[in-house]
Amino acid sequence: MPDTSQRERAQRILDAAAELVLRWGYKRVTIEEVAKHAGIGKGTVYLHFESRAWLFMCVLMRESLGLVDELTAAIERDATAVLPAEQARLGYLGVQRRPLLRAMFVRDNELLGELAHEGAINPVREWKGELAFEQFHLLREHGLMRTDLDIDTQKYVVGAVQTGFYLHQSALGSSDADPQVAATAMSHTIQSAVQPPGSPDPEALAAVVPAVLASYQRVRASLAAAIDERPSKRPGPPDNRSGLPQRGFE
Amino acid sequence: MPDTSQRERAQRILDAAAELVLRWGYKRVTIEEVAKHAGIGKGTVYLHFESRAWLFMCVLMRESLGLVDELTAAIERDATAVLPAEQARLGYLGVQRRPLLRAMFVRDNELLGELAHEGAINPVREWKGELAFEQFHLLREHGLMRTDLDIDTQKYVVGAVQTGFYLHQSALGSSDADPQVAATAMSHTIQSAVQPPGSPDPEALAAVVPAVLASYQRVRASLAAAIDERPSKRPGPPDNRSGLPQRGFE
DNA sequence: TCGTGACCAGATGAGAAATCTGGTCACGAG
DNA sequence: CTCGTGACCAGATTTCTCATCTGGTCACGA
Repeated sequence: MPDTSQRERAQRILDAAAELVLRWGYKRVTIEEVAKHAGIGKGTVYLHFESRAWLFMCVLMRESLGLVDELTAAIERDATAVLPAEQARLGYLGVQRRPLLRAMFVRDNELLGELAHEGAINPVREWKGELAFEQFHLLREHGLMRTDLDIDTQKYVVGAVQTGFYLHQSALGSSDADPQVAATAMSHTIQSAVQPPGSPDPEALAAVVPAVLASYQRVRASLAAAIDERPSKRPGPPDNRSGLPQRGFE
Repeated sequence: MPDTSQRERAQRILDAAAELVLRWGYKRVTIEEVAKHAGIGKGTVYLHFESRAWLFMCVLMRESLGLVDELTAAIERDATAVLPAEQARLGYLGVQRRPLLRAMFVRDNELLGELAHEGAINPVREWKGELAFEQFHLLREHGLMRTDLDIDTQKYVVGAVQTGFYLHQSALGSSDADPQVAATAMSHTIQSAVQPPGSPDPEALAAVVPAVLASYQRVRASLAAAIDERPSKRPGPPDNRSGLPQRGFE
């Protein structure tokens, strides 16, 4: 378990990596440069992160973590935020506000290079998948999502719709680029596709909130743990503890 | 105005180009090879198509033309096919059945290379946009589409949802890859997002069908005209007749 | 114990030379 | 005269070579 000063150092490394990747793009950022910006030696980076690719994965995961916090805060503030349409809306806005996450969702090759592709973000995908399954199950049981479609199809629909709004670039009206409008349109689409008509029952909302928050906390914890887990030092092939993504890939 | 034997020759060229592009991918197919497969000389290809890029655009446009015919046939068979949800469903299935169109919608770099990118398919986009505008306007006037969203937002929603279902790859259940299921899910999504609840009024349907068919015929005609238009022979800089896409690009 | 930077192999990039190919056009057939 | 052709050319692309760079390691020193 890393002590505080080590965590701080890890954060500084992540800060440096995040800043540099935004400025120069994944391909051009060298570990040495990251180390220099963090004010440490190159080898030290590898005391915290198993590989270059994994380091930048962690940058992305840390950003995601901020988004998770935003979503949970919204739910705590207003229980209706647990509904898929609203989750999607908030998620969309949160992503648009975070250039690195935006690049990830848009598969921006310029900025993220190979990181944007297959394998890289699969872990996040998986987590999101499990999360959706749990939460949808819960929402359906409490009448907060429809049951005219089976749950897998609902996951597929919600996933595809989000993919669409993230990737679809086209003028909305003439001068679009207003995330609010796009987010609202997406929210409307998801709402009408999988949520029941009428206002949600406040009691049902209150009933699901704790479980939803708990599932988010679990993901949050997994992300945080993955980020500040230090590489298994010397001994041979590092064991793949937990369901965490392999450090390198390809 | 090309005579019959010339049209046949143009078709043979397009056949050859389509076959080769499917087998080798856009990047590797040379004009000379296309000519050889069509049993003609290289220069003759340029008697029909202004450039390499334009030739392959025409291949794509011819495929689209088949799809348009499929959609109009469906409408003639059953008027409910004019509804956006059903149009999208049929369109999706038609695209999946046509590898080249599929590659275009999926932006398959392997198969279509630079053709898959910007500019290339913009013409088709534009046409689709205008089409959508006309048809949505009509459908709204007859109560076959909702009016709780403005028409531009509806265009955006329908476009984004389609983009999403075309691009979202992810296991639906475990072994998906069943286009029917995906198409149905997409249709459901569009239906609930922009169509009114309940069964459509048969009279309203009958009323819009002719205009919709007419708009499709207009697009069909534009496509067909663009495909067998011959390049303006010698004289200087070729004028950009009609709103057709520039032959080359970038 | 923990941090470091010199070190290595393999990846990557720059540059020159050779090859390929889109597009043209003078010519010859009909 | 019209129409089809393939030799031809310039520029794009590929290949090959060599030099540099960089991810990752590890022996050493604090």
